Amino acid sequence: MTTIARVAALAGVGVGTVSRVLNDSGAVSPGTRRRVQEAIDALDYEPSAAARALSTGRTLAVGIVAPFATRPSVIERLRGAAQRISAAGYQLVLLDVDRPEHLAGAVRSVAVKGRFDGLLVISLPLPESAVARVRSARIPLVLIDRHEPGLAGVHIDDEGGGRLAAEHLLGLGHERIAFLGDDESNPYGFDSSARRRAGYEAALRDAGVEVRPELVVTGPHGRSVARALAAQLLALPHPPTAIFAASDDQAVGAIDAAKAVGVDVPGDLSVIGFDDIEIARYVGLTTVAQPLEASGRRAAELLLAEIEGRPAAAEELQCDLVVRETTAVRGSGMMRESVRQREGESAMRGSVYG
Amino acid sequence: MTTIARVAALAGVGVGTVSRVLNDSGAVSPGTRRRVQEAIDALDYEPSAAARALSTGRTLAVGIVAPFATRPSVIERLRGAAQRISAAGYQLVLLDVDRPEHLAGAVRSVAVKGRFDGLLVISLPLPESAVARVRSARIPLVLIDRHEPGLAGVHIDDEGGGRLAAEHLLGLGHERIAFLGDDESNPYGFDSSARRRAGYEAALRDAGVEVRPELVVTGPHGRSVARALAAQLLALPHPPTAIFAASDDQAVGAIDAAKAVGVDVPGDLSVIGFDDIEIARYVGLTTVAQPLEASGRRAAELLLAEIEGRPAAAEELQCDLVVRETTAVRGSGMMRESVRQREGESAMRGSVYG
DNA sequence: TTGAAAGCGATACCAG
DNA sequence: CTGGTATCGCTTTCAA
Repeated sequence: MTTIARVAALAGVGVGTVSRVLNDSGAVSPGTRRRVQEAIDALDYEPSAAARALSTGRTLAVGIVAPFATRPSVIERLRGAAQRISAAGYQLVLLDVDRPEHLAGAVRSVAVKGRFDGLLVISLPLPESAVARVRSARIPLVLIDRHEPGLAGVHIDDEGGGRLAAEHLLGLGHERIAFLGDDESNPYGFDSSARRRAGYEAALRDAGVEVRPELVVTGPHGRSVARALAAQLLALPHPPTAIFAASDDQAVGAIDAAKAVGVDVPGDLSVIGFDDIEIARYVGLTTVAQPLEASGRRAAELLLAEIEGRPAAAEELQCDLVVRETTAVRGSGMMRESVRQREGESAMRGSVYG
Repeated sequence: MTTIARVAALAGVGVGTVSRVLNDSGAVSPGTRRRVQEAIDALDYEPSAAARALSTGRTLAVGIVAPFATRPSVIERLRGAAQRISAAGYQLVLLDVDRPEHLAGAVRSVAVKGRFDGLLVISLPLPESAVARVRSARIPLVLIDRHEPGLAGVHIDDEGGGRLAAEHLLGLGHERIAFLGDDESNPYGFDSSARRRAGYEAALRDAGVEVRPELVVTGPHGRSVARALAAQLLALPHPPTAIFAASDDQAVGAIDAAKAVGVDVPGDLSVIGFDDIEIARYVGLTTVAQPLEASGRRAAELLLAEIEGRPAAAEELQCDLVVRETTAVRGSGMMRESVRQREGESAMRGSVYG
């Protein structure tokens, strides 16, 4: 192990001087600087990050906590954050979290010198105690996809987005509009699905369209569950002509289900998703797009600002309707007949799934 | 900041004792242990990772260097690695690297106490100097998707995989089989595309099928480039009846191109990819599957072993042909005419939702 | 079983 | 400008 002392010895100077050339602090005469630099190169010396962190109190690392396995959108956010964080010379430490409870531990580790200089939190709700702690201890922490009064972060108006989706469908003449989303029981405490649903219900009500309970189906997040849920909807005696899925993942599952029973999308069934993840662009899914990479980037900027002592606030990012090929005017399909014919079959499938 | 000294003071013991209960080392009388634990809880104490690292020489962190932005497969590998690494109580530090040159810096930081305990490297080639250093200094480092004699890692037989793909196509009766892959000029030094191509050429030759230069197209990696390349193939006076794309990303681009000109997949054109990324499963792409998440998991295990002093070796992981819906017997397409008529619909159902 | 003290490898202050 | 030294918070002997 080559240490600063060894470098100093080789260069024939004190450790302080080596430290000065390392950090470009203080003033060092050109000659000395050169000798030190040569010693550094000769020894292929690299300062110990741990020692540095202990001494300065800064780690040059930020943690990002997120439930990576849950949904693709998390990855896109991560990508944006990683880019900005690296560019600023910080390291990004991945903190994969299974349950919100684990989050508390992560928050504690920022509070402590020697772990991270700041924390990014994706989608997860902060326990109340952590919120208080962050606020009072002025811990650099930025929320992504979440709004907590008094804490810095970036989020979108999920309810407004849900409204956008429903209004698009209403505008196409649909009235039997189903909602397919998460149930309340997810272990992470995600609640964007519920807020999007609130927007959907509000839009329907505003348009004078009744919200039918049998057209609102929820379950654990995931494509296969969504497929089953959609199959159930399609097996209804009076199936919906449009489905608003609370995420693109679920929308894709709904499309799978439609395909399985020979229902044409968008001819006989319009499907709209939410998020605009990469696969949405690929399959031509109509969706409510929210900035994903950008949310990570912006959050990283806010965090960097906080670390440097400039307090940041909560920001709302814009989401937009992106119309692609899975929504259409109601009744534009040409396969009505064949669909009817297959109704028996589709009912069977529905019950198998359900 | 609450330190071990404060805890010790509150508990009325020496810091050594606190350290002992913290690490379950040495022997501490039950009563003392309880008092110390109470002090820890009361002060909400968390030991400083930096101080610990400096003192023990272990950071409990491993770095993972990868070109995250380049391709989706990297993310899947990362996921696998992250899981195992976290489970072992280590932290995963993301090192986004733009060019292989940057890699050298990362390697240096492992050599040094106080940065990482080990390093995972995805797909990138290690500079020769780094290889030597790793070997001689016995730095815990594991390669993913790369084979370097004498270094630990997991990789697949890309050439064998290419052969698998070509043989599948040959078996379906195709003879005009195109290859669509990366050109040699990528800044990362990736070369799996070239090896897959070698397998393709070998298979064709073994089958007595001529490798036609005009059917081999390459360009920078990416879906849109692939789309253009495929369009070029399809515009040939004598177009191919099958395309082997060196990655799923590129295969998807090829399918896009086919759809754009009304060529039915797999009726008129078979397309096979490589990797089996998530989107492949979704679009029903026939492909040569390689273990992605598993490669990350396995690599993490090897790294952990190396960190604990048990040297690991290079391992070859198996890849398999996964036949889905984008390859078919040559000439199985419906009559050109009807394909044209149903262009919009069949494109959606055939490739988008197929 | 426990306390005291010597590092670990940097930074930063204080003299000179 | 530069060298020496206290300091950061913890682990780990070494005695007691």
